[in-house]
Amino acid sequence: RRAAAHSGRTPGAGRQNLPSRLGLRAMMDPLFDDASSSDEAEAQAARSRGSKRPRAPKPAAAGGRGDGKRMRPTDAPALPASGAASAAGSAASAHAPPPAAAAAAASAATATAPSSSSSSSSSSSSAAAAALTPSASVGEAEAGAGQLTMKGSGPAAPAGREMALAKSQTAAVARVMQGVVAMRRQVEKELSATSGRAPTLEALGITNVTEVRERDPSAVMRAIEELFADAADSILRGQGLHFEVPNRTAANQLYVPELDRIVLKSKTSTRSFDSTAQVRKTAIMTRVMEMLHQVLRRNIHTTKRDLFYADVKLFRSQDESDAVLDDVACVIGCTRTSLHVVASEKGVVVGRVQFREDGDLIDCTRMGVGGKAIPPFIDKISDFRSDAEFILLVEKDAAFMRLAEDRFYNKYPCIIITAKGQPDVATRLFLRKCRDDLKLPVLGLVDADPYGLKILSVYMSGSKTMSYDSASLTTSDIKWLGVRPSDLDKYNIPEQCRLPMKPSDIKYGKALLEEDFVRRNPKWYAELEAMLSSKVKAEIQALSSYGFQYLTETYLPRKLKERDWI
DNA sequence: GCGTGACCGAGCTGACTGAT
DNA sequence: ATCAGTCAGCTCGGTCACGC
Repeated sequence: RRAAAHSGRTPGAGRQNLPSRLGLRAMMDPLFDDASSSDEAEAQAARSRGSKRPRAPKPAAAGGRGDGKRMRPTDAPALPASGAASAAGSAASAHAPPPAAAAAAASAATATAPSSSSSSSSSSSSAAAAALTPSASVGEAEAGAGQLTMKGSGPAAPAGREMALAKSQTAAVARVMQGVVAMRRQVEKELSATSGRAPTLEALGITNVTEVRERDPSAVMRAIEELFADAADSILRGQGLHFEVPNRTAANQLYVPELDRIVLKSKTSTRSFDSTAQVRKTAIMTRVMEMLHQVLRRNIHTTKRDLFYADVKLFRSQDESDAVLDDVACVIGCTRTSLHVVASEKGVVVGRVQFREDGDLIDCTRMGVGGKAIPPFIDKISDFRSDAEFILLVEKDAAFMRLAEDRFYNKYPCIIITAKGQPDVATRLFLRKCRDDLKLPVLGLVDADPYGLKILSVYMSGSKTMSYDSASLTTSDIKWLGVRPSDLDKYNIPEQCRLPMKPSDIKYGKALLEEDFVRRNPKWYAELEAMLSSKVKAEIQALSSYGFQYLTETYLPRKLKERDWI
């Protein structure tokens, strides 16, 4: 392991050496145990002491692999897939069959040397053959391989045959992943190229906008104190209590095509205590700021719900305190997280990623079928590590559970994220951080209805309500993998699974057609137009008409193999 | 008359609880 | 076991009263 570490490999080169990374490493260090954890902790401590990490070829630096987030044999704990590989014969986990690790390895090997894939595919396996036959679905090949793996894990299977079958399966998976790997490299290249040089509003000559940034608690407290001092001055001058609040209505939003996100313009309005229409809102704003000051002074965090319950009589409904909270963030010029107020956990992540949450190491391959709840304190998350090739963004929990239970990420190295519907702030921040740190492409799996597209737009371009923080909440260039209206015919979705669009759906879809983020992508526009003309929608679950595992065993592999994303 | 803000309703997702 | 209601996280649009 040390020899590999000192070989002077660039961080990116770790991928080319995946077989050894996921195979040999696994045999030597099958589980992510305390030993490897303490190894890592030691290395971390060394880094924090300022000493050069002994095993790393070079310290994490700008460019290349960013912070060295790619798992390498020398510094990354083995993923369960590889762990299962090492445990062949004993555990022989059905969830993480041995070939999974090699599959990932093969995907990299194939990408590195495409010619090698053709040679490896020559092995005579029904699974491989199925994968090679255009008429056979990838899922069939995978299913076949899966069965063979199960057989192979038994004592009767000859070792040679088992190896051949495993090899053929890895080749099949590698072929599926070929396009994704290419895209991942492209994304990595682009993100590295634009790192630190991304176009800014200033560079574009757009100055009349309201943008917020992370601020430390003392700065936020000072800002609140200044606001109160100004308010007191105003009262003493006889001008009454009032606040200048940025106008967050639709009329004050601006879509910036160069950045592909919505920003808040600089228009403000006066919220005055001597107006009958605004007196409550002004009182609520004052009270909320007082509470925020308390929270910040004690250096604790609170939830939106907690804040509401602190003065139910005044707020009446949580909507009122929630809205004011965003106003206060706007006025102060900080993110909502900087106010130390968070929403309850909503999003979930599972798959091939590890990170530290407030010092604790989280391994998302070991979170069962439910996944790891995305914590609201995104600022406490650090040290992303992954060997995934892409991030799969899923609209619904049902589809997420299917993917998690089938351990989709073991066969096709990926990170699966869902916000269970409309995304909350934490999930959006997590996705952005994950994408930026790991430099991975993001593929969206949403319903074939206008709301699915709208949810994608919130991830990509931001929402109007939170446009003041779109700089940190949006993730550009998400690809729409499915379910798309054109898929309904392509995959022969049965009639009973196609739902007629309601008048409200059609109205919503027509409004979406006018949205900038749809108009700038002709393929998305065409799909939405087709949906509106057919007046038919479908949910991800429609794919279950062919079986509950159709999604993971056929649909997604085929989509990936055919590079069918737009 | 126009713009703005408050309020309501509708949509997406899910979890949980109590009644049937 | 199922269903309805409530709650929680989001989104947006329409209507109406009010102020300029």
